[in-house]
Amino acid sequence: MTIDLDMTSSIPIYLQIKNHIVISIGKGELKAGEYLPAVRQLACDNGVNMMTVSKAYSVLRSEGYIEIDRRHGAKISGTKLKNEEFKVRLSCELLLLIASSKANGLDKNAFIQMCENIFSTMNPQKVQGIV
Amino acid sequence: MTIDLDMTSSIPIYLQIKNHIVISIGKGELKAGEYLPAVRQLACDNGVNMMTVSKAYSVLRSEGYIEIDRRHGAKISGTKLKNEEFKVRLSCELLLLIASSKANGLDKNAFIQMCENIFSTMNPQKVQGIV
DNA sequence: TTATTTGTATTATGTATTATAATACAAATA
DNA sequence: TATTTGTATTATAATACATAATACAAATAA
Repeated sequence: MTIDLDMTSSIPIYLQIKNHIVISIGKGELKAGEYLPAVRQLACDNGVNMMTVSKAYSVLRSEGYIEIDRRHGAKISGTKLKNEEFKVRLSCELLLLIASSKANGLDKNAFIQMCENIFSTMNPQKVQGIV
Repeated sequence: MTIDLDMTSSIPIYLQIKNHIVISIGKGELKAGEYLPAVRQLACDNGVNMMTVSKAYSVLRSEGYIEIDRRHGAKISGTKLKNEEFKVRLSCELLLLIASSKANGLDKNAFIQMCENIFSTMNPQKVQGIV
């Protein structure tokens, strides 16, 4: 698995790795029960230190996206929590995004349209034709 | 102006200040043409260093939220750019939020509902009764 | 013309975060 | 027993953040 890491970004590398994995889960490219590459492998593939990858896995585990399977490695979680803590954090982040959108002249319809466009790229029914 | 700064947050203080101001603009609490407090004043009011506040103002200016008026200080921008750069960044942030929402079991309708709820708290028609 | 107010620059210090490096540990399978 | 996996530990280095102090420069007010 290679991740398009931006070494000049203000986002730390371990968070870029975490975000990439979360986006892959959201898109369905990584499914419940699937294993992630070993931290040594992902580190080697992407030219970063294994401790950096390990830190990404640690955050993913603490937030419930992955489970650590001793000997086999990190596995995508099946259980979806809908936990209240996540919704609180989501709410805060959405508040800031929506406020900055309004300040930048985007109205509600434009914002909602952007969201719907993104959801549609994550539609699990990607096969052409019959669902 | 006092800002509820969280000194233990992983979000740097200067970004918390910036975010607070962006949210106030989005909510209509700060309007185009209005002046922000002087950096010395805001620093003093909030128990932080003026260079920290200055850094927040610098980011706000570079992103187009405020203009620096020599002698009078920082003023909320009137011109809304709808700039393409902002939409690109918004898109990236929404992608991550939507992906993590899906991974956490929130469906599109729940997500859109959260957005609409937040927009409704920013409805400029806040006066009771007739709009 | 001087005083004042404003944001910004500069230099410096200290702390925290991030990333790396190397080595080793412990669990669990092959 | 060997191997694979994530994690722990110690250490180093670079960067980011926040503060502190002083001063500058622009632009108004007096």
